[in-house]
Amino acid sequence: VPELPDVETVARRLRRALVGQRIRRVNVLTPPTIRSHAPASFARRLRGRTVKSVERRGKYLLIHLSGNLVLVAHLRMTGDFEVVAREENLHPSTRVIFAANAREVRFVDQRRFGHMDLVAQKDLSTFPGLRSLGIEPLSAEFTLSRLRELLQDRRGSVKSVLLRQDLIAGIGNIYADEILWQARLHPARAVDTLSAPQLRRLHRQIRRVLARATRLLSRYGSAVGDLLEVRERGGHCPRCGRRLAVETTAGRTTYYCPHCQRK
DNA sequence: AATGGCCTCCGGACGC
DNA sequence: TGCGTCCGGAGGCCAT
Repeated sequence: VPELPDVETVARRLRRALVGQRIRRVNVLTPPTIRSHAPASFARRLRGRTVKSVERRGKYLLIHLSGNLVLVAHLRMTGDFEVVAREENLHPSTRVIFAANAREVRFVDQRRFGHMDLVAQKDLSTFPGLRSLGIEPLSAEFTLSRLRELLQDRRGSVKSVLLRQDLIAGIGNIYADEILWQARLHPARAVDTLSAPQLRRLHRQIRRVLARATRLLSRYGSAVGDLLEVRERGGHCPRCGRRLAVETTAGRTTYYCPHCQRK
């Protein structure tokens, strides 16, 4: 499930492959993937444009094009952009193809939750989804005091806060569990009751877990081991060896260690 | 106002 | 083998 580290990895892949390239042809195989346009007008508006830059904002990918146009994409559950040679066989879940020279960028998405829109540069700041995104957790602005301000007077569990894209952008269910395990915080812990050391641990682990996963994924691809301690170790706590608890918190399946993460 | 719960999209995994 | 159920990112809706 693509979260900040995965989306950042895709952004880097697209940046390498696309910046400076001209889009020669666009082929929409699954029309509902494009929400803003009919397939033909989407293809027509993209054709001939040059990719100026690629950035990530939360879990969104922003592909800036010549003519002050931006392709805004969200991978949701199973989306991915692959960069392949033109003659490479088509993956059965390919939804959109962007052809540039000898290579193609293909949007592949088994469950079809992913989507993309073509947005004018001037409308980016009001675009639904982007408009309300919170702070980038790996930016220099995300300091301990900023986190403290963010959580000030806020009710709800620490997990529900981590999942809120309008507070901190880019954390999903899997990394939320990992951050809380690393920070030794119970997922259902009320966020306004965190002590100063707990808040410091939370801040530190948000940055550490996301940065480390981004580095490993970008360097070694999705086959990396040792990326997540809680979700990939057979249901036992890597710290104390006890059986992990599986509960629903903030409407999401949550793994945690009842011994190391006490309320 | 802010929070939480539930529904929707889709298809793979899993249980009976 | 086949069928029902669950899950999830985010927006929308409704209840509290």
